[in-house]
Order: sequence, then structure tokens, then C-alpha cells
Amino acid sequence: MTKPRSRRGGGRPTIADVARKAGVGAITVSRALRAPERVSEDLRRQIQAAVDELGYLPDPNARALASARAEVFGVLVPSLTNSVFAEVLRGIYDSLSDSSFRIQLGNTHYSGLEEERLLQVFGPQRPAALIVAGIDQTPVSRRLLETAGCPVVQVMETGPDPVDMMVGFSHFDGGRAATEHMIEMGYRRIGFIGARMDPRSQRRLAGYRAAMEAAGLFDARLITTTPVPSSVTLGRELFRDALAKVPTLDGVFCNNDDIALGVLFECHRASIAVPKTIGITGFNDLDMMEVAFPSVTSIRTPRYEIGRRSVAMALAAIAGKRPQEPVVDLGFELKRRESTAR
Amino acid sequence: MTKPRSRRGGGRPTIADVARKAGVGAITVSRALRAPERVSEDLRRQIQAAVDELGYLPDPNARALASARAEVFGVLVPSLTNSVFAEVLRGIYDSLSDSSFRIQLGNTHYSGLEEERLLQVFGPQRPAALIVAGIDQTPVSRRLLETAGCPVVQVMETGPDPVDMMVGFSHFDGGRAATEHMIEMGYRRIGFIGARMDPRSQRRLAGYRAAMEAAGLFDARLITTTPVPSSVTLGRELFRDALAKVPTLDGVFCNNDDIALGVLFECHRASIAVPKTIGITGFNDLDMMEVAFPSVTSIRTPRYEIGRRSVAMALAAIAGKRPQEPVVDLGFELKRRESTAR
DNA sequence: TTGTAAGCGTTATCAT
DNA sequence: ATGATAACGCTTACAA
Repeated sequence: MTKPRSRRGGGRPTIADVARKAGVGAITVSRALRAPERVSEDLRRQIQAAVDELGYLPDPNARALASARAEVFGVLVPSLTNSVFAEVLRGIYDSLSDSSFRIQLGNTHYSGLEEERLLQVFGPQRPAALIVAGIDQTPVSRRLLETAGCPVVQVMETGPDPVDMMVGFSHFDGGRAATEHMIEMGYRRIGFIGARMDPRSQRRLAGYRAAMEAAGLFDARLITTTPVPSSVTLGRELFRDALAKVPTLDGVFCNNDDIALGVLFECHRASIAVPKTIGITGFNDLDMMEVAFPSVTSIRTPRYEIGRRSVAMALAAIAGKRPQEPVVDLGFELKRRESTAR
Repeated sequence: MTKPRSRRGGGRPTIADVARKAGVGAITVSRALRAPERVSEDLRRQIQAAVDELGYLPDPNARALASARAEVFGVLVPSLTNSVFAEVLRGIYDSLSDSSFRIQLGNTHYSGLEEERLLQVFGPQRPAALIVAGIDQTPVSRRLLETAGCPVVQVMETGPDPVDMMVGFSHFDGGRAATEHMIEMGYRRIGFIGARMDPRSQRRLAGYRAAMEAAGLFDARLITTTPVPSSVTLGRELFRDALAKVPTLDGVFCNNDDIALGVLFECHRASIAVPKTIGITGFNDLDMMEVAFPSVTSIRTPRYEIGRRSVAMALAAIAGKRPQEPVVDLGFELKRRESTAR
């Protein structure tokens, strides 16, 4: 006659089963698992044996309920397929895979409202930390983050007023560095081509503008943008528009590498010489920019590292060790390549 | 004098607060939220008012513990940055964003052992469904899936022996169709270039081989593969190797579009005419293949749709409506483009 | 249709 | 260092 199993449990061993088998109290098992140093050597071994024998695995839901903390990192990104965010996500994932923290994913689709909604939904779960892309949260989102009761890391950009912590770099400086490089290489009628135009793209554009104005080269007609999501196809189209608008164009700084690639392909197709007739600079430095023909100058951004660092900071904060400097600027690097080697 | 707050709760309103305010029992609130039709019109309104006023949001952890079911979809992919899986993930995410299901992410890094570990970790959470990439689980993983007690969808491929449900297409047929197309276009010394060589790549290779043998064109020296992860850079290198090995090569079927792009760029660099001297076919049909110059022939695969469909099937199964046919083949499409238009 | 009682599996509290 | 007890916030089972 079997012991009547509880109505709901699937029959998995619970902490009570382990405790019984090891001849100790449930709480001791709990401690042995979470803070082994607080349990005597002896009991620890007995408990471990019981755990192994029963194949016991703690129930994260019960744990979260009892401790009012889920071992979950909430991660909010604006896109899953944009490889920039995919790499940030990979950095976050890799840094978390040794721990018992899970990742709960949120895709804001570049929408502030959707971000608010997701933050609202993540809240009741009491995540251990929140990592969000960008620094331009709505006032509502900002308050939700401030009252989340857990470490918060804003990633991709740095700025003056962190909710809690920040890891990123200056998109303005990146845009300016790219543009200054092209000016230095002798380009004069340098266009800006940008899609999506989210806040980070806007700041790259501002950097472009600053550099152009400083050189006395700025001309509003050189700017071609669209709110439409970025793609290689769109890069081609925007380049055509830009060229139609300003036939004397001799270079383009592209919002990102997808656009740059579209420009490059269109140049091939239209037999426009790169870098001679048109110079091209991209942004992010995807793997393929180095292999492209001609290879494409770009701004290397530390996406993966941003992901890793954000987790490191959050983990430290969870452990009570807040960093000296809550805002970390990981910088960027200009990769000079053939596409601007006039 | 404030009512002594419980020691742990963060002070958020609970279902009991709502029940008190609405003058009903807690369970009625619970029902009103999950199955409104089972509560009278009147109470439903009162409860809704109380919920709104208090800003009540159910605690998913408590809910999961009480019901022995978390509203979580466990999703296992081999890579976060490979855009193929990023798109599957996006499809899954988009299909779930109307619901209250969360996504818990697992990255297997193409490792069967890591997949086992993740399945083990996901188990105790009692996910509502499991979506896993591939059909080649280890015996251990397979048993974990079979005993997970929730709907399971294997995605990306179809095969004869589903754990539960499957959505995908035949990589063998895809590889064969691509190769047959090249043969039809007049190519004879068609190489196969592949990186990573996971099970899906292997089956594409098998399809290539079948087509080549059927045409009496097969030659083992035409095959160039490596277990190294795929990249555009690698595509260039493998193409060089292939060409060194077989100077008479007149075409290549690439394992995926990254490789194909690397080949294309190398052809540009080495002034090899495409499609005249070398024909190129890729696999997956990324956005940029159509824009590339020359545009690249590829096999269009329904990644996003696979994600959506997998969720639809899982959701139906959760609702007790299992599909007639547990294995769904979404097919693929050959996109004939300039790179093979000899 | 609504409510009462009893957990769900774990950890916090307080005591020993 | 260890344990008894009472939550944690919700849902299941059953009763009315």
C-alpha cells in the first residue's frame, strides 16, 4: 500500500523527502544547498547523498514564493533579430549560465509603451535583476525601474543619469569619429544614411553633424533617414535616394552595417568605384565587414562585452558589492578599411 | 497605527486585499481573473474595480506553486546570434506576447550534453510547454522530454519519430533541390562547402550527395567541410581551400548564406566571374541575398513561421486540442537568382 | 455561482 | 549548528 501521494505534486522528491532520508530537518537541507558553510561537514555529506540518491532538484517556484525573490534576470531588448542585440543577449546568457539564474526575455519592439507593459509584467515576478537596452525610458518606465527593488543595468549607451547602473559607450562620439575619419581621408560631400532612427541612431547622427559642422561641411541635404526598420535592402534604396538628391555625394556614413552593405552592393551594381568615387563607413563592425570587397570601414562596438559586463555588475550588486563607478564606458574602435582608403 | 505588514511581502496588494475590497472570497477573485465566465456579471465588475484601484497583479510564482504549472515556455536553441534561430525565437516571442506566457531561454551551444543539462534545469519549473531546436536529442534528453509532462515541439526539421510534435522542413530535400538546380543550370564540378556541420548541415550535405550521384557527378574531393562555427570569413577560407583542391570547380552549394557571402566576396576579390566561372547557391535566404551583387540563389526557409507555428501547436495542445497531424512540414522555396544564372 | 479548508514546496523567524 | 513553526500568495478539492 503506497503512501497516498499529494493531489497535485507530480511525485517529484521534495525537500522533506530529502530531510527524512538524511535524518535532518527540512531547513537544514535548505541551508546545505544554499550556504553549505553554515552546515556541519557531517550533515552536509549525508544530505548530499540523499539529494543524489533521490535526484532532488529544488522547485524554483516555491523558492521564489518563500524568499520573495526569483532567480531570474529580466532582459529587455528592442529586437531579437538585430544582431547587435542578439550579441548582447549572448553575452548576458553566457555570463549567467554558470549560475542558477534564469533569463526572462522581453522584446520591446522599439516601443516605449511596450517597454512599460513588460516592466509592469516583470515586476510581480520579483526578478533578481533587470537589464534594459537604452537610456531613454519613458517616465513611467523609469519609475518602474526605480521601484523594482533590484539592481538595474541600462545597456548599450552611457549617459548622465543612470537609474542604477549603466554599461555602454557614446554613440555620439562614435558617429563623430566615423565622420572625422572620412573627412580626414579627403571626403567632403559625406552623406548620412540612417534607418529606424531610434535614440542611438539619432545620437550617431548628432555626432556626424558635429563633425561636419566643425569642418564647415554640413549640409542638411546630405542627410537621408527613415523611421522604417533597417535592412540591407533599405540601405540600397536610401543610397539611391541620397544620390539622386545630391549627385556630388562622395561618401556616406551609414547608421549601421546593414545599411552600409546595401550601399556597397548598390555601388557594385551601378559600377560606382569604392572607395574612389564613394567612400563608405558603417557602424557596429559585423564580422562580414572585414571580409567584404572592398572591406568596409566601421565602428567596432563591444556588444558581447556589454552583455557580460552588465551581468557582472548586476551580480556584484546582488552580492552587496556595488561598483565604485556605476557608469561604465566600454568605448568603441574605428576600424579603417578599404572602403575609405582613398 | 498601520496594520503590521507581513515580514516578507514587499507590500504589494495580494488577492486577499482584492477580495476584501470587493467583498468576496479570494477564490472568486482568482476565478474572475482566470475564467471570467464562471463568475457572475455583478461580482466580476466589482472585482475588476478593486483590481484596478489597487493595481493588483497576480504573483506568477505563487500561481505556479499552487497550480504546479508555470506559465512559461522553455525554449532551447543552439545559438542566439545565428540569425536563423534568432528569427525562430522572434516568431515564438511574437506569438506568445498576447498571452501571459513567459519565455525562458536556453542556449545549448550545439551541445547535446548542454541540452541535457538545460532540460534537467527546466524540469522542476514545470513549464507549460517546451520548444526545442532539432530532432537529434540524446537518449537522455529524449527521455527528459517525454517525461516533462507538457507539450513538446521539436522545431526546424521534420522526421519520423517525434517526441510529441514537430514543425520544420526537410534539410535533405533542401540540399538536394539546391544542387539539382545548379546541375540544371549547367554546372558540373559543384562543390559543397559547409561549416559547423551540425545534424541539419549533415542532411543538407546528404541531399547534395544524392543529387550529385543521381547525375553521375559525385566526387568526394568536391566536399569541403569543417566543424568550426560558420561565418562569412570562414566561407572565404573554405572556398580558397576548395579551389586549391579542385581547380576545375565551377560552382558551390554552401551550407548557409554566411558561407555563400564569403564565397561571393572572395570571388570579387579574386576577380572570378559569378555566375559565369563559378555559380553560388546559399541556404536560408537571408534578406541580403537578394540585394547582393550579383544576387545570390538560396533556399528560402520559413524560420519565423516555424516559431509561430510551434507556439500555435503548443497552445492548442495546452488547451487540450492536439493537432490531427503532429508533424508539420512547412517546406522551403528555391530562390533562383543571378549567382546561378549562367 | 460562491466559499471553506487545505495545501503547493520552500525559506524567514525565532528558539535552542 | 540545528530545528519547529509559520508564513509566502495562490489554487485545488470539495461543500453549500
